[in-house]
Formats: sequence, structure tokens, C-alpha cells
Amino acid sequence: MASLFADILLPLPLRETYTYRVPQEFHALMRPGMRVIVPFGRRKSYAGIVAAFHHQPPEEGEIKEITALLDDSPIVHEKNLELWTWMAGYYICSPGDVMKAALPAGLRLESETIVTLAPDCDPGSLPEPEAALARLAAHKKIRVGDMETLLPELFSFGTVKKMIEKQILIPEEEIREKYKPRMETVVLAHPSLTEPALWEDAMQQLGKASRQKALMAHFARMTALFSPGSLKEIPKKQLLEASGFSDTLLQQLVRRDILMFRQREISRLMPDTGEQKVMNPLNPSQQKALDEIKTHFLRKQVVLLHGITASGKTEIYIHLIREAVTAGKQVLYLVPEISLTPQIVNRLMRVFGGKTALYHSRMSGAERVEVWKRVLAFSSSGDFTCQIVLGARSALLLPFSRLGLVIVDEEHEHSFKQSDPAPRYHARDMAVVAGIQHQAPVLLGSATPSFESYRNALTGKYGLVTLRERHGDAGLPEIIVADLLRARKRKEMKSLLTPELYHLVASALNKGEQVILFQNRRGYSPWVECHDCGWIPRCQHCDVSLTYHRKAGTLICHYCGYQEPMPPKCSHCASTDIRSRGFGTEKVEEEIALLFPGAQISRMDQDTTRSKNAFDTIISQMENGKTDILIGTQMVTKGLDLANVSVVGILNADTLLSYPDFRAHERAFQLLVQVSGRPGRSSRPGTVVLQTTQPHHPVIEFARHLDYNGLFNTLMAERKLFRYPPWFRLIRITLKHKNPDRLHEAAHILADRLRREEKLTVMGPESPLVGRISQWHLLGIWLKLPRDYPPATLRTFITTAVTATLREPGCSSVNIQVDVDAF
DNA sequence: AGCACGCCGACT
DNA sequence: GTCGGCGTGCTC
Repeated sequence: MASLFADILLPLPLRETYTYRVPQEFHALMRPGMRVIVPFGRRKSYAGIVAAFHHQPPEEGEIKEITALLDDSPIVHEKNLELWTWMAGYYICSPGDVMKAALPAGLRLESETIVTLAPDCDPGSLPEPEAALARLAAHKKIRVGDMETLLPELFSFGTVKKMIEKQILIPEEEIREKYKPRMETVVLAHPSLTEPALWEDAMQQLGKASRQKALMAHFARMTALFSPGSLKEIPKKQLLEASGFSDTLLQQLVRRDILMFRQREISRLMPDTGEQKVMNPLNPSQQKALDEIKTHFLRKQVVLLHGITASGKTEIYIHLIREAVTAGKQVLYLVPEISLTPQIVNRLMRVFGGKTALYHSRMSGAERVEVWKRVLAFSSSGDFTCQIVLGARSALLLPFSRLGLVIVDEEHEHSFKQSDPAPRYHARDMAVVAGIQHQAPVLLGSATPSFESYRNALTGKYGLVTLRERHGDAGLPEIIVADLLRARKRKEMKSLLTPELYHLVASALNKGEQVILFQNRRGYSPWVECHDCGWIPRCQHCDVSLTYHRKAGTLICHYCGYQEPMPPKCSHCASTDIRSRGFGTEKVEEEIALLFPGAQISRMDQDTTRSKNAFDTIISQMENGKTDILIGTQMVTKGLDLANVSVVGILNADTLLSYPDFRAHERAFQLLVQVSGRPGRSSRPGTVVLQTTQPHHPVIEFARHLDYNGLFNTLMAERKLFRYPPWFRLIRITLKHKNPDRLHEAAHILADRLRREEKLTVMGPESPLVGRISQWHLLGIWLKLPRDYPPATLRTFITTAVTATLREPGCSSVNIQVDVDAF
């Protein structure tokens, strides 16, 4: 019989799959998508995934054999593997990178070295660090990693390696399953007690043990024992809590073979509240939009729903979701950042409680494995608990088998694009690919669509549905543009507020209404400066100035996290006159507190939301009216649905407009519109004050009139002229090295090679905004290419150029990253 | 990503 | 004369 070989996908940045021999005993059992353990390299073993079978041995190299089969059914469908492969090809990364991003850590296995002490070795005869390590390994196996945690002072990998070489320690490789299902103990009647009469007998035999009898009665009542709808088993904890009896008493009943224990697997996910509220009825404009969407879906794969903020897009999604669920299909609902959308989570949970799961990076490894397994089980065992997945971008890589609808909410959000590490994919674009693959309709929703999507809608590639009315009776907010320069010149500024904003804040506070102030910088001041000589403290590792955090009394690098205390005097001229420059949220908070001494102020930024529940606490204090003024960064602009906010102030819109990035204006507009959607969402239209030194800037004008089309037309013309997306595609290649000379050399070699293809426009190498981060010098090369440039040709061309560059002497240690469709 | 091999500087 | 630095290349 011909030998069987399997191509194994490994979770490593390798270009291809590797081929292993399939042992005879696995022939019948093994299928693509199952995990296997294979040896790789001299020592290590990994859990890889079977990608394909064939009878063709590899032409070169020794062929090793698959060590073990980990699963009895595939943990990914072949369909999912196809999507991985497509993604690796398009985004120019290795399939292993995609595998790493897709599989929750609990399903990814890697061997660890464990050691035992050689039988004839006496630890006492060894010199000190070795003796201590040897004692740890005496008589039992120990993981090298555990040695490090037990003896952090004495441990070093070098010592262990030497001891292995001297055969003092005997190494082995161990692979252990990281995922452990969560178990609970349940209580059930002993199987011998099959009918009420036997149960009664058993109770009689207890004689005077009245407490045991009482517990039996309790158990019978709680489970409705022997009645048709009997529960059979109940959690031990629940029984003890409800009856008030002790564990010892229960043990006695178990010993008498009246009751027994069993371990059962339970979910780590949110319990099903069972609360299934009826869906809210749609208003006429929502209903019309829903009908239009459905009509488009008859002919088009993708529909763009352009609906102004608070137009009630979520309700439309919910109606579509219900239809997909009723049709027995899975639903994927992607949101940019799950923690920022608690209201959507709640809404979905209320309507589809038991069928909805969350999936995002802040969940524990075990929780993610559980969602993975349940999504997988949808096809085979009809597990409906994760039929609807609400998640961040990685949810796209879950093992769906029968997707019936994909929703990408806030599709313009840049956080859908992963920029580091590989795979640098765009979840919205991949959602479209997945939609095509599953023949599932894809709905993109936004108040300010990405130009890519809007263009596709205008050209007819996507269906376009527009919602112009706000949900409920909330009118559009009034947007006031306040001129910072004029106010400064007339000396009318109240600290950081123009008179316009100041008066609105004051009157809102008087009326008991709330205010949100937005400043896109955290910390106290973005830099400090010596007033006498102009010296500015900079990060030792990065090319940036240090941000002053006043509460902490430190200067912090926002790129690498480096910190140092605020110096009492200038390091150059010893002057003590060091002044803070610019302002971040921390300073805003301080200034506003002085301006409105009676107001309750709260700050929301990375620094105040670091701890686990801080974010929710800030939001709920806002909801309960405990906070009068909320000051924050980007975080306050997203998804907050706060009924009592009547004024939103943007303290300095200039910072948004002046980013040296071709998307800056688009981004600024999106943010301004987003922010203007915050106030007055219940009944009164609110007011937005936009402070700027450029009141007549076109973007400010467009934002003031919420004129998306005006912005789109203007910027699209510019982009066409300068060959930017969405007219052209953009690829960024970043090179990193500790030595700037080597870096330059490699970057120029690569750029020259790339210039050989005339259909590409190559820009650079050039230094990015921050030319050095954490000791790494950086250079960027940008490629512009026509939209119809074939991805396969591109991949080959770029990979070849990169490989050739790395082969040049001195260049092999340069780190080169390719970011396709970079932002 | 590991891991080993191999070739050049500061120590027994 | 060796130990160890990291630059280079390979892993089915």
C-alpha cells in the first residue's frame, strides 16, 4: 500500500506547510482540520493542523512521522482553512501567522522541556547554582519554565543547557492540553433507585437520621424526582445552598448509595438569561431601509447602510439577524471595539439571549476556546448557543460553517485593520470575502462610510441604502464653530474654553445637564520645555518628546512606556524654570475644575481606564448623573449613548486636521460627526462646539453641515490626483534594525528592487513620523499600485524582492514587515 | 519562531 | 589557549 503523507500547517512564520508521514494507525481516523503533534527541528514539537493528504513524498529532506493525533473530529472546517490560505496570500504573510491569529491560545500547543535528575547523580557534589537546580529535579520531572519561577535568582537557561550536556539532567519534551473544560459537581439519585417505592424504602432505612431524610426530601423536591419533567441532576452547590445542609451530610447519603456525584462540564460563557424580549418595531424610515436592504441582497453580495448617527441602525440589524437565525444560519456581527459598545451587547443579549456569544481579545483563553468549540458544534451537533457571534475583528476567523449574514458595524473604523503583528488584515474586507465564500449577505453600516465602501456603493458594486432620519424625536445637534485665534486675540479665553463653549457649559450645568469635553491627548502636557534654553526632555529609546503626567510626577514615553521622574531643573542649563507645553486630558481636567469648582468632573482615557472595571464605572457614573463633566480622548466619541448630555466641546480640532497623513481629513470628519452624534439623543437636540484656529477649513465646514457627500467629493478628487486609495492601493513596507546604517543599506536595496516593476509607484525609503521606537530604527517604503493589480503577482514580486534583500550581506538581521492596504 | 553552527574578542 | 557574543541558515 502506498504511504500516506500529510501537509501540516504549523503556527510558525514559515512560508509553506511541511510534509509528514501518516502512521498506519491514523490512516482511517485523520481528516483535514484536525490537530496533530509533529516533531519540528531538533528538539521541539508543535501542534499543527492537517491541511491536506497525498501520496507524494517531499523531494528533499528527511521525512518525519506524525507523533500523535489530538482530535477525533476537525477543529476547523476545510472552508475555514481556505479562508486562511486566501488571507495569507492576499496580505503577504505566512499561513502560520494566520493560524496563530485564528486559533485561541488554548488550542495552540507547543512542547515544553521537562527534566529529571540523572539517577546516579548527587546534587551535593555539584557547585552552587547547579546543585540547587539539580535538587529541584531530583526524583521527579520538572518543567524548565517552573524551575525559573521557583528559583528566579539562581536560574539561567545556560546553566540548564550545560547540565543537560553533562548529562546531569535528562531532558524530555512534554505537550499538554492547555484548555480544561470548567467542571461542576452535580448530585443525582443513585441509579439503583429507579422508582418511588425504592426511594421510599431507602428513606425508611435511614431510621432516626432525620437530617439525612430532610436532605433527601429537599433533593426530591428540587429535582421533581420521578415526575415526568424531572431534572435528574442538580448542582451540588445549589442543593447545599438551598437546603442549608452541610457537605458532610450529603457525603453520608452518597456513602449509603442513595445519592451520587458526577462531574459535568459547564459553560464559562454568559448564562442564558432566558430573557427574550420582543424586538422593537421599526419606524417607517427604518422599515423602508430594511426593505431596500433585502431587495438589494437579492442581487448583491454587499450592501452599505449609510445612516446618520442615532438613526437606529442596530434595530435594523436585529431584524435581519432574526431572519438569518430563523433560517437556521449563523450570524457574524463585527464591531470595532467590543468594550466600547456595551449598549449593543445588552440589546442583542436581550433579544437573542441564549444564542448570542461575545468574542474578543479581552476574554480569557478558556472562554475563547469555548466559543470556538460551540461555533464548530453548530454544524454537527446543532449547538445553537453561539449561533450569533458579536465580536471584534478576530471573530471573523472562528470556524463558521453556515454563515447566513455578516454585519460590519461602523465599517469605516480603522481598528478593523490589524497593523501589528501579521496577519495585517482588514476585518471588513475579509468579512466581504467570507460572505462570498459562504454566499452570505454582508451588511456594512456607518454614519460616515469609508471612501472605499462608498465608492463601491456609488459604482453599483455594493447596494446603497441611506437613512437620513434620527430615531425617536431627537433633532440634529447645532454645531457651533468657535474661533480660537479671535478669542485669544481679544483675551476672551476662559482657560482652555472660548466664550461660546464656556457659556454653554455653564448654562448646561445650571440646568443639571451633562457635558462632554474632547481632547485627543492623554497626560498633562505632550512635552515640557526649559524656558531659558529651550531644552526638551526626550525618550532615550524613541525619537519622541516625553509626555508629562502630573499626578504621577513623571515623564512618560507614549511609544515604549519608558518613564523618568520630572526633573527639578534643566539638564542643560540647570534653570528651574521648566514649563509644560500643550495640553492633554489631565491638564484639561485640572483647568476645568478651577473654572467650574462645583462640578463633578470625571476623566476617561487610557490612564483612567486601565483597571478592569474602570471603564464601566465611569460610564455608569455618567448614566446616574453623578458626573457633570466628562473629559476624555477618542474613547468618549464612540458609542456612548447618554441621554442627558446637552453640550459637547472639542477643545482643539486643529490637532485632528494637522496629522501628516492623507487620511487625516477623512478621519477628522469621521470623528467630528461621531462626536456630534453624542448630545441630545433623547429629545432635545444638543449643541456641539468645535474650537479651532481655522474656522474656515473645508473639513470644518463640511463637519458643521454634516455634509458627507461634500467631503467625499472634495477628498476623492484630491486622492485621484495624488494616486491614493481608494483609487489606488497602498502597501507599506517597514524595515527595522538597531543599526541605522545597516537599515539604510537594506532599505535602499529593497526600494531599488521594487522600482524594477514599472506598474508600481515606489516612495521612499523615508523615515516615519517617529523614526526610532524602543531602540529600533525604522524606515518605510510605500507602494502605490493599480486596483486591478493581481494579488498573486504582487505577492510573488514582493516576497522575491524581500528575500533577495535579506540575502545581501549584512541585511539578514533586518526585520521587514509588509502591510497590504496599510492605513 | 527556535535552535545549532560558526567565526571573532576578553578571560582562565 | 577557551568562553561566549550574535550573524546566518534550516526546520518536512
